Amino acid sequence: MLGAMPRTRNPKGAGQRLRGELLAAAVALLGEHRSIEAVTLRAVAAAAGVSPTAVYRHFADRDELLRQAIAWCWDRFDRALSVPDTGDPEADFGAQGQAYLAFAATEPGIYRVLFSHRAPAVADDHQPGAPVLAKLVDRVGALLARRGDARDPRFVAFQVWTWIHGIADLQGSHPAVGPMAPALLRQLALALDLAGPVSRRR
Amino acid sequence: MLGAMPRTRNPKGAGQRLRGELLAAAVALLGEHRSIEAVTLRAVAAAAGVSPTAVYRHFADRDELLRQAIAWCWDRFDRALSVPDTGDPEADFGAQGQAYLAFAATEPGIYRVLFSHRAPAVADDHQPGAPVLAKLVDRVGALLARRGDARDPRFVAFQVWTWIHGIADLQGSHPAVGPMAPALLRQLALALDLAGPVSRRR
DNA sequence: TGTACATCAGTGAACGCGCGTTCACTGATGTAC
DNA sequence: TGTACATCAGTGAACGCGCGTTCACTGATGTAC
Repeated sequence: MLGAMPRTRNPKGAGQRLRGELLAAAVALLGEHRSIEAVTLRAVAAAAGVSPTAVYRHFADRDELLRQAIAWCWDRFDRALSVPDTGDPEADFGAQGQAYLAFAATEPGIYRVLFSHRAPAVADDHQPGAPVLAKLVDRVGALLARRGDARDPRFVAFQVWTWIHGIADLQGSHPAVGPMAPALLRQLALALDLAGPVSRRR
Repeated sequence: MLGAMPRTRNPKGAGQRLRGELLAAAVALLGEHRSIEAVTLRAVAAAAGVSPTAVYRHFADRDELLRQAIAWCWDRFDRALSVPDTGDPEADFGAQGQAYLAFAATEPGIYRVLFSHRAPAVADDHQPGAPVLAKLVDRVGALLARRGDARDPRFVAFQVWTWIHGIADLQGSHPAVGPMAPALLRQLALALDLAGPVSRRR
C-alpha cells in the first residue's frame, strides 16, 4: 500500500504530518488483523513508508502508538453514530441503529478491536465505550418519553445495546447474519416496544 | 501452574497422556489471552512441564495444536449447552439460555476465541458454530409449536442468538452488563414472546 | 530367571526470523548575519 | 545577495529476546530369548 511509493520526506515545519500517516496506517492494520497484539510497530512504519525508528519521533513506544490509534477508532465510531436530531425520536432511533450496524459492517475488524478490551475495574464513566452508551441512553430516554412509556431508560438502553452489539458482532463472523441485519434491527425496535403502535407497557 | 512441578515422565504405553495435557494447557492459555495468536507453542509446552520439542510427538505443528484445542473448546461449549429435555419447552429454553450465559461468564476468554474467527465463505453446515445454532433452532421450533406461534423458527432463533450473544460477549468486557444478565435474559424471552402469556402474534 | 535389545517418551542445542528499542548519524532547509 | 549554521525529518546498524522448527540424542522400560 503506502509503502510501495518511495515517499518524499516532509518539509521542515511539517513533521506532524507523519504522525497522522502513522495513526492512519495503524488503524488500517488494526482493521485488517482484528487484533491489537498482531499489529507491530515495524509493520505500521513500513505501511507509512518509513523506517521503524521514525515512529519514535512521534510516539514514546509501540504502546502509545496503539493506544492513540484505538482512541482514533473510538472517535470514528462515535462520529459515525452522530446522526442528526430530526425531532422524530422514533426515526432518529432507527437511523442511529442503522448507523451502528453500518459502521460494524464496514469496519468489522475495528469494531471487534473496540470491544475486545478486558473488563477494567473502573467506573462506567472511564470506560472507553461510555460516550457511545450515553448517546444510546439519551436517545432511548427521549423515545420512551415521547411514547409515554415509563420503563427505566437505562435498562432499556442496555437491552438495545446488547442486542445490537450481538447483531453487529455476528454479522462480521457469521455469513447468514449480515443479510438479515436490517430485518433484525426492525424487529428489535418492535420487540422492545420502541416502534409501532404504543403497547400495554407503561 | 503445571510447569511448577518437575513432572514425571509417562510410562511406556502412556504417551497419549501428554497429548491431553498439552490440549488442556492450550485451552487454558486461550482463555487467559482471549486470542489465538497470543498462544505460543513454547508457552503451551512450558505449561505442561515439557520441552517445546515434545509437542511435535503429538501434533504436526503449532497450527494443528491450536486447531485441536479450539475444537476441544467447541466441544466443551456444546456440552455446556446440552441441558436435558424436561418436556416443558418454555422452561428448557430458559435453562439453555442460562447455560449459554453461564458458559460465557465462566470462560469469557474462550467464548471470545470461539467467535473470533473471520467469516469463511463456506456453507452454514461447515461453520464451527453450526451445532450450537442448530440446537437453538430446534429448541425455538419446539417452543413456537407448543405456543401455537406461526413465526419462522429460523428467524426467531437468529433473534435469540444475536441477542444472547451480545449479552454474553459484553458481560465479559463491560462491568455493568454482568449483574444485569439474568434480568436481560428474562426480558429477552418476554420481548420475543417466548415466555409468559401467549400474545397476539400467530 | 537373567540379560540383551528394540521401543518409545522426552531432551537440548542450534537455526533463521521478526520483534521493540537504542544509538550515533545524515542531509536537506529555513534563518541570521 | 551570499553564506554559515542551527534545526529538524528521518536513516541504518546493532542489541537482546522469544518465536517455530530441525536434528541428533538419551535413557528408562517392556519384551524376547
